[in-house]
Order: sequence, then C-alpha cells, then structure tokens
Amino acid sequence: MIITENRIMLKKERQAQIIKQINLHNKVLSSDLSLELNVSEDTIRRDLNELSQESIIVKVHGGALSKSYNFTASRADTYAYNEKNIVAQKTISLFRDGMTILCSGGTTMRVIANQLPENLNITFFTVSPLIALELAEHPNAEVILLGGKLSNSSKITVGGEVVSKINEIKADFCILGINGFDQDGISDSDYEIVQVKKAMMKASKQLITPIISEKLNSTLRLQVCSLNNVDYLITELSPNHQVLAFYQSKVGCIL
Amino acid sequence: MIITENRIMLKKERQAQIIKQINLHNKVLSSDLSLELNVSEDTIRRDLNELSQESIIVKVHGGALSKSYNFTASRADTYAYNEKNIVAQKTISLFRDGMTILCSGGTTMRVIANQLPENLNITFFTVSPLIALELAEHPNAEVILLGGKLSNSSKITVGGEVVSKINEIKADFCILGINGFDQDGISDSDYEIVQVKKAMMKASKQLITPIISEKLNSTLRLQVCSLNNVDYLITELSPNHQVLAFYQSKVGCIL
DNA sequence: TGATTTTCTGCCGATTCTTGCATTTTTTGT
DNA sequence: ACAAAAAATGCAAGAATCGGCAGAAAATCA
Repeated sequence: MIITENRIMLKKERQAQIIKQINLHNKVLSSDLSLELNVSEDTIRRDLNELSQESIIVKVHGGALSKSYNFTASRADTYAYNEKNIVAQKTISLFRDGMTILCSGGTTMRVIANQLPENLNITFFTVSPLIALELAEHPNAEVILLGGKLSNSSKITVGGEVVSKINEIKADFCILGINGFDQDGISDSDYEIVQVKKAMMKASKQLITPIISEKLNSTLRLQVCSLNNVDYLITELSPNHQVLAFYQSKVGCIL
Repeated sequence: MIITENRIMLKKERQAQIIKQINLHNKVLSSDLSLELNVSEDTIRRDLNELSQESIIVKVHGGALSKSYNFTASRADTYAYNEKNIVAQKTISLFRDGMTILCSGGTTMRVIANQLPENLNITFFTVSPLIALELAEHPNAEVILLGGKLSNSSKITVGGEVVSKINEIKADFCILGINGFDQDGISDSDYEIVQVKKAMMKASKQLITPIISEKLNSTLRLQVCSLNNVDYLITELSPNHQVLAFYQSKVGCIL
C-alpha cells in the first residue's frame, strides 16, 4: 500500500501537539506554536481558546499555561465562585482546633475544603469522595471517608451502611450542602440522600447550612428538616440584608 | 474474455485496511484513503463513521485518529499513558458481566476505570476515592467505596475499619496498583497500605497486577506478597518478551 | 433460476467547518 | 499616555460533511 506523505495536519492532531508542548514546558507562546505547526497565529489562538474552553489548559495573553500550575481545579469551574468563597470564609470562621465536623458534598463545601487554613487541627467525616480528596491536601486535617455505595448522580456515598456509621459519630458541626431551601426548611430530591443528611444532622450538635442567596427560596420534593433545626444560616449577604429578613427569627443565627 | 485487473474490495476488507493504517500512523486523512483504496471520499467517510460508531477509531474533521489519540484530562497528566493504556486494555479483557472486583488506587487503575466499556455490569469495591469517582461515570458499574481514614500520602482509605470491611467481601478479582515488584514479589513502602493490600488479596479469588514494565524489578521496604500469589501479571509488553522471562514460571499467567 | 429485497456506492446540492486575512479593540510595557 | 503586541470580530474561500437519491451489486427467498 502506498503511504502518502502527510503534510496536512488534522485539527485534533495539532491540538494534541499543543497540549504536549504545554505539558513539556508548562507554557507556550502563540507565536512559537504558529511557526512550529505552520499555521497562522489566529488558528493557534482559536485552538488555545478551545482547549481552555475544555479546561485542559489556561489561556493567557500571548499563549497558554499548563493548568495544574496556576489554577486550582475548583476555582476554574465553580459557578458563582466569588459568592461561594465569601460563604466559605464565613463558615471557616466558626472552625476551632480539635473540632469534629461532619460534612456532605456540593461545590460550596468544596470551596470550604479548598480554602481551609493549613494550621487548623480538625477531624472531618464526610460522605463525599471529592471533598475527602480536597481535605486530604491539608496535612493537619484528619479525614475519615464514610464508605458505602456511591450514588451515581450525587457522587456521595449512600445506603444503610453509611447511615449506621454516621449514627456512631458525635460531631460538633454538621455542614450540609443545600439543594433546596425555603420557608419550610431544607429539602432535596433524592430519597437516599435525604436519609444520609438526616442522619448527619442527628449526629451533630449544630447544623450549619452554607448557601448562596441565589439558591434561597427553592423547593424540592423531599423534606430534610425544618428551619428551626438550622443553627447557622450562612450566605454571601450581610446578615441584615432584606432577603434574609424572613429567616431572622426562624433559624438560630445568620452569618 | 477480458479479465479485469482491478479486484473488487469488500467493505470489511476495506475497513480492515483503514484500521491497519490507523494503527500504523495513528491518523488517516479521508482524501488519502480515497486515493489508496480507489473509492470515493463519501465511502471512506461512511466507513470511518461506522468504525467510530463501534468506537474502534475516533472520527475527526478530515479523517480519523487512533483511539488512544483521543484523550481527555486523564491522559494529559498521566505519565507513560500509552503503556498504561495497553495494560488497561489487557486488564479489561478479563472482565465479565456480573463480576465483583476489588481494587486499590494508582494511575494505571485510573486508566482502567476511565477506559472501562459502558456495557459491563460489574460491582467494584475500592479504597480509592479517585477511582470510585472515575468508576461512577459508568452507569452500569456499581461502586462501593470502602470507608475509613484517608491516607494523606496515598489518597486511599486505610486502617482497621477498612481491613475488617474488606474481610467481609468475596471478590472475583483483586487488582492492585503496584509500587514495588521484583523477584521476591510485591512490595510497598507504607505499613498501613500493606495491611490493606494484604486484606484485599485474601478477599479475592484471583490477584491481578497491572504494571508498566518500567516498574518491574523495583524493590520497596515492606513485602506485600510473593510472586506465586500473582495470578495475572499484566504489562504493556508481549508475554514472551525477554524482560518477562524470569517471571514466566513464577506467576500464574502473563498477559 | 429468477424475482424481490437489502445493502453498498457514487453523485449532487445545501450546509457546516476550518482557516487566513483585514480591521477594530484590548492589553501590555515603558 | 503612547506605541507595539495580542486578541476579538467579521468575512470569504476552500474543504469536509450531511442528507437524499438512484443505480449497481449482493443477498434472500420462493
């Protein structure tokens, strides 16, 4: 069979080359790539944009950088990161050395895990593998992952085994990632998850609900608990913001 | 009678040629194939579409790429991805519907989890949150995460609780991520991890050790098991490669 | 065997993708 | 603040793709 000379480069092939270069050098210049791959800088720029869209690389003025070096994964693809970061900082301000904290999953919880100060000595119990991995980056945090069947949809462990394990714990705080929150309390859409969250609440002295204000007043099918179970409602808003007015008398404390 | 010289090529035959080309060059252009195989580009395109439907190749604008060319985030930061991918494919070829598989962590295991075919119905038990998350992308895989204290260094759960939980399992395969492998067997550097791996072995009918050849003949401080415990030694090399000669008689089977 | 159905293949027009160029806007460094 | 570099935007040519169609080839069946 005749092997034709491949002077034409496929787009994906070119992008693979770019990734290779970036992994090799941690950075690339559009102008270099243009010369090396024999295409215009416009094309390179478009490639870099696509790759950065897929969050494979980080595009900067003049070229691109390897992702791992500049960005924490969590920041890059977290919706409403700024709001969640404020919520996270407020939540972290409640943490003290020696505490035991029981936490679920969710992006807000992930930001908390990511932003946790190095020096805090805290024992975390969690049902979320993702949160566990994030927390494990902190040498002073002890992380215990509660095992069980991993829910495909929510990526947290669920089932009787998890619940009975939670019942053995006595934690200072329970931090719940919230999907539904309204005048009737906390709600969720998955039966298994509700069981786990209820158990987590019962196993903890105080319940903290970090939530961005955008998610307030949303209702889901299944009830987790009522407002008077909530000890700390934490949003990115100032505690006396009018959006929170209704909740003032209903929950333990607004931060 | 005139005997025409141009012998007719069957569809399957043509597609086999295409696959051959892709395996050889990692890429093909529709235009090249059209010339080489004397059919219209439309036919080539249809062939490429079919092959890509069967996920044998990856179709892109202008031609097609070998499957290993198509990589996502997981490939970008995996050392020796190509070798590990071969190991992964060989390992996956042992999997059957209905099996129960117990697995540890490691990048090779991660490639396996990533490359797992959609249609396999397998129950996985794992001590690695990362592997659990990767496996959870497969709707037909049931994933049970074994809970316990998360080891900061290795990012797998360890401790007495994990070990006793593993003892309750009876799995078909145990797949161990290998750090040390030499004439004396499998070794590792962390006491806690060794305990977990030993328990995993005992809980399974057969032990599979996927490992890139580069890691062969490396020794660590703590012994996990001897070579005769290994049922399948899987590397990226051909089973009769001379590097593996020593192991031929020592392990159950080399793939 | 002969008729019918199914599959395969090439062609055509409409559409989308890709790329380079020209122009305008933004960013950067001094 | 200004000049130079880089990026965004719009556009056009060419390439590749898609969908339908029709003839040819192969398979099926009575």
